[in-house]
Amino acid sequence: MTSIAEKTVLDRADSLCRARGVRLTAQRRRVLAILCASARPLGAYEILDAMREGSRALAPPTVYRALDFLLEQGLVHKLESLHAFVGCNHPEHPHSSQFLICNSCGEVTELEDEAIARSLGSAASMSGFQPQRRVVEVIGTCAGCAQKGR
Amino acid sequence: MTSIAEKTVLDRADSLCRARGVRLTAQRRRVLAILCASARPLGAYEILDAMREGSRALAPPTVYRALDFLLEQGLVHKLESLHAFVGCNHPEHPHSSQFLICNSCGEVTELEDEAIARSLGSAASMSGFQPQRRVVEVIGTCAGCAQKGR
DNA sequence: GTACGAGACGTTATATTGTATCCAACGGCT
DNA sequence: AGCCGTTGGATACAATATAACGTCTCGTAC
Repeated sequence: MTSIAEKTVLDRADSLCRARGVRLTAQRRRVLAILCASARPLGAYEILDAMREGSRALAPPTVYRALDFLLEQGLVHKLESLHAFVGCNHPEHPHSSQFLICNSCGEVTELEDEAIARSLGSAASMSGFQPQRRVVEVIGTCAGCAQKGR
Repeated sequence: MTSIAEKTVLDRADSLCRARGVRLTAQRRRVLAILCASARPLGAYEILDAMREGSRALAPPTVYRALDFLLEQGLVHKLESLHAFVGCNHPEHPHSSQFLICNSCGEVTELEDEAIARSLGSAASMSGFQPQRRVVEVIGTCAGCAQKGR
């Protein structure tokens, strides 16, 4: 199932990479497509399984290398608390997002909240700390699941 | 080396657990002591190695079970981005802390910043999300290492 | 004091996640 | 064509975490 939204994400990834002078190869594009097509975050080995379908066998390093590239380019994010990966909603500008992770239905929402970013930044600078990477994940119950009483 | 500070942490853990009607057994106390004695976060297998010294061999589940208990009681925290654990500075009240992790010297600072907690909370409630656990880790360069030009 | 039950622990095996290494294939360049 | 840097294939392995099951221990009730 290739939705229109997914297609534009891939197209945008193409132009982004061209503009940056890096190569979105077939393998990398494939990993990104799999992540974008999934409603949920996927583990590296789930991606591996998805890539194996209909094609020859692949090994873990293939997926991890593609993921490393996509992470560097900001095209995907890693959810540390899940050991899983998601496609990014808005890869054009560098950003540090936050994630709401429902442990009932598995849904993940990517936020880009200025207030959180600011409070994190000022807490860091008060300590003289220079941030490079931010991991902000809130695990809990999403609105839908809360209503259903789960 | 058993510092005074470490001793009071263990003593406070004892009384906390007694007050809560849960058992801080010898194994659990040992894991907590090892974590508190360490200047850095420790992986589960590092704790396991430390516990093996001078005593009989232990298996991973022993350590993971002790860690699960200590996490539940808020006596230790898990650093998801490092797959490692640290003793908590102030276990008396339930809290969601934030961590500054220096990737040069490995030092970890636990913060309890109200502004961050508030901004996270309001972002979650705007989405109708009910938080249960918060993972906030900022990876970067600490003040000391930044000065040394690392 | 003894029997019971829940929780804690020991032990083995295994699942899951992630890397090191080395070599082959490809692509752009001169 | 020949060179060289990047990408990918393949094997092996390291690191992190859990399942399953039996045994022991401790508090409690009788």
